[in-house]
Amino acid sequence: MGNLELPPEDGYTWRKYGQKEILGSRYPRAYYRCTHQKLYHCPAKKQVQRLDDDPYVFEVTYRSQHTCYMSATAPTVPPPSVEEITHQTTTTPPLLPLPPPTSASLSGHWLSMDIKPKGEAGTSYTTTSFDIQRDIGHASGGSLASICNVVTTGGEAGPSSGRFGREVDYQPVVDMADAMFNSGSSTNTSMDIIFSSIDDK
DNA sequence: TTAATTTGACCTTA
DNA sequence: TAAGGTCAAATTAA
Repeated sequence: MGNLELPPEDGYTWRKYGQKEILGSRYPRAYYRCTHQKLYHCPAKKQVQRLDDDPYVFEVTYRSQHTCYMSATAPTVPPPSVEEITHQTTTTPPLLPLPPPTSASLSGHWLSMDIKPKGEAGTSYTTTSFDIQRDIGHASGGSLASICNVVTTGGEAGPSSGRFGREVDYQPVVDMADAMFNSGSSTNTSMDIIFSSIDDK
């Protein structure tokens, strides 16, 4: 986190296994899987893509849950019929990491949040997006915005066809929140706010 | 020496 | 058939 080249740290260790030019995107998409995939058969993956119109913004797509952190001794494998996708877009200002979430920094506000179903014929597709803007004052000569979009897609219900991404129901990855935003010992504030705000709606 | 990254090829799906 | 996703050998870094 904190520079232009790397996506924000999310508390997990990822191993890059591919990169691909995406049609219509100026920047390639990078593919990561959990470093412990082999050791724990952890299915977690993520895709990181920088947005065309704002290279400071990374769109991070998480696929599947980590199973490598659930237990220190015996990692568990979640039911195969449930996978999740979370799209998270996070600004990573150049050389300016986000400050630790303190009460002061969080005194800024979620400027907007909306949950908008994006139904399409034949598909159940729900987009949950919210923008976060956190004004950290003038410490760095201006405000620092952190924009976060969480997109939860719901594909047709039904048995898995062997490829992730469309064959299962997707649900918000609530319990992944800590991992995504609270790496290490930092306090668990960000996602709590996000989801409590959702509840408020 | 081991682990991670890069990158072209291959596979799958629409 | 094109595009997205994954594999795996080669390369690089620790």
